[in-house]
Amino acid sequence: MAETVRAATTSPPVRSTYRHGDLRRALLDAGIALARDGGPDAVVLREATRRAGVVPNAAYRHFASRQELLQAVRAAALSALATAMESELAGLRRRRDPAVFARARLRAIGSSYLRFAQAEPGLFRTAFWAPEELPDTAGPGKAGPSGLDPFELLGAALDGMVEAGALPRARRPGAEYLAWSAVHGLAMLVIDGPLRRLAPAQAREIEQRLIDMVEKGL
Amino acid sequence: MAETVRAATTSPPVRSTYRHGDLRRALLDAGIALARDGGPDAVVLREATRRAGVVPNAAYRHFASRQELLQAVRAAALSALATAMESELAGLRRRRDPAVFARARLRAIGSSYLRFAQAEPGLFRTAFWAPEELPDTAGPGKAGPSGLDPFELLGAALDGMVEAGALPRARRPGAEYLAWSAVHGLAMLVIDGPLRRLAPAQAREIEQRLIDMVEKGL
DNA sequence: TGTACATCAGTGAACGCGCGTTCACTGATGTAC
DNA sequence: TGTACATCAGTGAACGCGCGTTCACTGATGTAC
Repeated sequence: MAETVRAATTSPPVRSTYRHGDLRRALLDAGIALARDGGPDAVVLREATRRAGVVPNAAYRHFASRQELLQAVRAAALSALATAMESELAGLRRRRDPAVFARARLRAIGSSYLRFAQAEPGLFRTAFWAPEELPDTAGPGKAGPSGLDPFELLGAALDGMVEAGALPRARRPGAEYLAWSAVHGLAMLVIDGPLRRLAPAQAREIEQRLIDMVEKGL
Repeated sequence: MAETVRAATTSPPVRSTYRHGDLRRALLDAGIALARDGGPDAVVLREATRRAGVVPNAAYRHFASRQELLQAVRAAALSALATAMESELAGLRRRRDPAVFARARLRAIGSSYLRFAQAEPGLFRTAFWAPEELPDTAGPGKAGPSGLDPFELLGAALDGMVEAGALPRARRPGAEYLAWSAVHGLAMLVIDGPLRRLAPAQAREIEQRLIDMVEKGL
């Protein structure tokens, strides 16, 4: 009976078949879960295999190293962010004035980014954690449904502003770096900086003021 | 002879006296050096003792745990940043128009911050690394010569702008979060984000544009 | 000025831990005939 | 439809590593008399 209970409660190690089915996916999911609460350092190969109910070295059939698993998790985190951003954009209602709409789009980019950072700090930190050894080649899987990654989504919103006449064309080059800096910096402040313990409502207010600043200062 | 050479080259482990002299200081310095190239994770207690030429557990006479050493290193990093910022401020020449001067002060805050981040990325990351377990009480040693920490220096510059009439008083509250976000975000982009490989000159240009944006948007 | 003693900084040895990774294997699956 | 065989996903056992931390110690220093 104790056996049955244990089998019921410790879910992962139980497996009827010799083959796993989709171990790569299972390891990736476990890695994502680890990153979710613990950030990049928490993505531990052995723990991922444990959760997948498999012996440690089995991971090497699917990932060449821990580093490679971590990269895959990182791509998934970026993709999740892109998806969150796109779904916010999709919920935007069209406006008569294209400049107003373009600005709303930029605001949506910023606020969805910040919301994701607060809702998923572990994934967020994993997405933007940069291992110095590895090349920063844009890998697959970083993008959302539309095929754009978060940075590209921001770029597209800025392009939209230029087209709508809400941003002088001369100011467009490099503008994504300015906008990204502001929003990303606030995200850092909020997820593990001095604003960590801020009430959500106050966070929202600062968010809005920051986005105002960007809009006005750009 | 080989002995002599070895004694000459492997500097730290050689010590004539039984007592060390100032082991706490030596461990802290070693910790700072480790943080300097490698960030917070590189601050490893055993390595610090190795560099101090002392047996691993000797560290426990001066720090209760690795965590405590790391906190001390972090405070030192913050203090180094504050000092860098203050020395830039000190080099500022006075202007006739107090508003112009106040703005120059804010710009100096921003650019010294960014310069430090680029010159000492390891220390910078250590300074702003936040362990979730520990309380974020402002400890001693985080401040520069003037007694203000980096965040307080920014606050003081913003106060100066209000006094000089360069910033409406109504916009003052919370303004440090907006300014800090922008500058900190750019620092992250530059030290290990997409702008990592930017030439210094181009980095300077983006810096200036960012600070323009803050000034205008605030 | 000299001696006895308490203090406590650094030693020596060891611990348990969990990690990433390698090796030779076994047994389920899919394919060719 | 049935059998032989190659493939290769997951196993079992082990490795070396460096880490933080604990224990009982030793020997230099400073203080009290």
